[in-house]
Amino acid sequence: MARNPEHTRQLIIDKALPIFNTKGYNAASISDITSATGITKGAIYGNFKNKDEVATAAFERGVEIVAGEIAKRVRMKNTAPDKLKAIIDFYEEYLNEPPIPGGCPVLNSSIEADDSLPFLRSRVIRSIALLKDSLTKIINRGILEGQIKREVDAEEFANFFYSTIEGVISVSRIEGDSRSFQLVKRFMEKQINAISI
Amino acid sequence: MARNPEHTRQLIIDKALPIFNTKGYNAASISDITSATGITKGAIYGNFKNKDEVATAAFERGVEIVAGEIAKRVRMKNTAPDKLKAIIDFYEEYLNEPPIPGGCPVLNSSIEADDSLPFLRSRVIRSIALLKDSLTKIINRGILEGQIKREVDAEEFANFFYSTIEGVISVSRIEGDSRSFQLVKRFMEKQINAISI
DNA sequence: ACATTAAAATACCGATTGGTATATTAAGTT
DNA sequence: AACTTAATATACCAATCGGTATTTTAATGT
Repeated sequence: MARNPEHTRQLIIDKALPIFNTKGYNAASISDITSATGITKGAIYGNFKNKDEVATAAFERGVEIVAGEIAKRVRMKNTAPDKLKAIIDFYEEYLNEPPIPGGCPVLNSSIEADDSLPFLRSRVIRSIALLKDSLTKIINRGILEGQIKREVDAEEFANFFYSTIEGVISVSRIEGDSRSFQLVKRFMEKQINAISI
Repeated sequence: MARNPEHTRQLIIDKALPIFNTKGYNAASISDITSATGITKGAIYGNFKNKDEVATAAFERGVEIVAGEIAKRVRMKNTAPDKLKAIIDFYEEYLNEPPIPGGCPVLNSSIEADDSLPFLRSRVIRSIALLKDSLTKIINRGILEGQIKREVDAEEFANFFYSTIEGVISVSRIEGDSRSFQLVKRFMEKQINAISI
């Protein structure tokens, strides 16, 4: 062995993530990554088989960051309604001070990978399933603990919640303004209150 | 004059639209368009200044198609709740038999143009504003005509409606399945009923 | 200290990109 | 029918792309 391959690999992933997330897979070039890392093409292709694998690793890292931040916020709250509101707050913060430049990597990759980028598709699907599943669990546990009304369809609400968040993130980002987010946030909080006991 | 420049221009736009919409701006190449049209590069650059202008024209055409279809469905219904439900039905149809391959051009361009493609950004913003505005007008008119409850915030509901539709379209498309759409559709219809008189 | 070995740097490859300059073609105009 | 002109086709350009083969460098085992 020589140097520090683990560190090199992580550096590539960390620098590639915001590049892929802002420019998209096709517009992001290997030389963008060499510029950002100060590392040469040889090192990149020594650690990754090809561009697809770099993009894949970057995507997984992006999901890890987002899911990790959400899990942290959720853990800090005790009831299902508060947990859901905390997730909304997280995405609001995301707009102002994005932990990953370029918006939500799940949403971005979802748009880019639906027709092309087959190597990413299944990973995007799995990430969405994971996020929706954790929402469903929060709601179902809220029902069990008497914080959410019994008649609520957890999966339906989770799907509404997730779709609306992703939709409004995309709208607010292109508008470059948080006004739409504020309106939708208000609506979502009303919905959360409506299903709360 | 020679041949039929209007026809040529329209042919380029019509063939370029699904290409840009499925592959995205960067992955779509000029030679993709020459292949699809059977027309040469010379004709394309004779009718358009550069690739950006082709993409712009294609985007505007895409919005025209989507907005036109929505307007048609809306005109066929008489009450605000029915109009809103008809829009949901339109997007449901959109998933199964897309009038434009590759999903919603507004959503796709919104993701692609938020950080790069500055020449598209303002057009995307305008299109979203247009769509949300027509939703707001439907709701406000519904209030005036006694179909929608007076206390409803039209703009808030329009923003929820639009964000949720775009979000669930993106989710359902990547999942390649209409289950999520069905769930969210049910939720949205409940919401429409809840604000209806 | 030296050999070994793996990591990283360099140099290079064919293919493709957006774009342009030039040539050709087809349709009015007279 | 010859001329003009605009539209389209062809040929070409430098730049960049992802990827690879080769060389150099640095750390380890002995």
